[in-house]
Amino acid sequence: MAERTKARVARARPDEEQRDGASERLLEAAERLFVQRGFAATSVRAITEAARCNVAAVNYHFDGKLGLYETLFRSRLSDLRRRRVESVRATLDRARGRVTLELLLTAFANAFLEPLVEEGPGRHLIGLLSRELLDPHLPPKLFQHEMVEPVQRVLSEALMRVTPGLRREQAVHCVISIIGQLTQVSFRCHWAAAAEGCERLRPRLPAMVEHIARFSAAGVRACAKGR
Amino acid sequence: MAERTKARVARARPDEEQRDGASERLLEAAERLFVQRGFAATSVRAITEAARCNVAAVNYHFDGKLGLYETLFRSRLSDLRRRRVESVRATLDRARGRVTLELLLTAFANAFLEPLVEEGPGRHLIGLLSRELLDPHLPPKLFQHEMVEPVQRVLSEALMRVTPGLRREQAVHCVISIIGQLTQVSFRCHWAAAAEGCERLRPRLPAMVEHIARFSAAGVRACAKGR
DNA sequence: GACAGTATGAAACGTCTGTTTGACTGTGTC
DNA sequence: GACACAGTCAAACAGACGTTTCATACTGTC
Repeated sequence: MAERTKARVARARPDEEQRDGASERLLEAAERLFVQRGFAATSVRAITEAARCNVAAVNYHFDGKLGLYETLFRSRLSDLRRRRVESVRATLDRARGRVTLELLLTAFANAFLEPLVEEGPGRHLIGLLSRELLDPHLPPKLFQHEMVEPVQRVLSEALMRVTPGLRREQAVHCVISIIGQLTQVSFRCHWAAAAEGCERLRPRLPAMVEHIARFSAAGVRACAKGR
Repeated sequence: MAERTKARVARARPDEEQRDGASERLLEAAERLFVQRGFAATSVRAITEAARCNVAAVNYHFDGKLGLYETLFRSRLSDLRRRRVESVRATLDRARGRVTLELLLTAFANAFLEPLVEEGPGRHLIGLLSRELLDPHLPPKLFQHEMVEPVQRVLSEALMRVTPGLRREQAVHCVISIIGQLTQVSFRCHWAAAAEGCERLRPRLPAMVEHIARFSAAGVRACAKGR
């Protein structure tokens, strides 16, 4: 039964590209609802109602509620990872040898926050990620392998390249500090949006990015000088 | 019906202090299960089974599942706030005029992390707090008023007292940076504990506290010097 | 036209949920 | 003894849940 479904998902009608099919409508509706309410609190009936199709469609196209969730989650997760990793690589490449800590941190902070906070398909995705970490429905090491480790590796090595004297262990600690600050800001935007509409918070975002870059650059340098 | 229940909860048997009554067993079992699985994923039947009493007891003593949850949550929340606020006040009082940023931040970091990470009734409480923020079941501004604002006010004013030239807006940004780092560490301990037992992470905790104090002290000073 | 395969639909299935009911104890009061 | 009340219990309630079944269209192939 699983094979049957995989074949179905992989297949696409040759003639009309299957646009506006129930499958696409389900993905869109499910993303919106999963992000808003989480996996457990979103019922299959709510999704199919929003997608204007029958309850059975979820099992037909995605082999159940969990399959729909996994399809969405993996796609969004690799999007986010790519943006974060690329922001570091691009900054290192663009200004070879002339990269400052502030430049690197500003680029990473923007790449981290933009998809979570600005308009677009990843808006408020922070809620989905956090919920999945608190109540895992997918393989437990998926997030670790697909997001935490790659980003941590790339950013910590970039910090070491830009900061003379920074040891690997210190760099990893600094990455935790930086990610922690950015996650906190994402959360606060998420709460503010739920409470009163994110519009009031958005203008302050560039100021927060500047603060985090300044704060963290000083922190990283202090760690390197420490010993 | 609500009045009837309030009267019951407030009442205590004069003779034997009601120890080991169903009410206490329910609170203990519920805390353990709510922390582990969250509110929605914890069934009343699971709680009453763990507390070795009848399902109806939850409605009899606490006016329902939500009442039990609220009783627990408010109690733990004010515990945590008290510890955080007191750590700042105690440090300022103990070393009047001779308080360093590092001293203040180390004390706050320890007060923040200890109840969430060490053994005791608040262990892994970070999961309960995060879940409540993501999927609120209680008045939405409860967490804001009972935790965020008091801690933010006390810590930001302490930072300004200890750091000449730090403006109020900068201090608030620094508080967000500090809380963000500490929350991130709490989360990582929480995940590590779920994955493999927290024992492997505990020894590194003092090192993380030292890192956060050093990193953040430099960050705060950089913000003050910035303009 | 016959057939196979894809897609959609209404209805039902079995299970789990929080809550309620009514009966049954034990205790203290008059 | 009669009564009131707190506490506990098994049983049942009504509703929501994810999934399954079976019937029905549509589409391209022979």
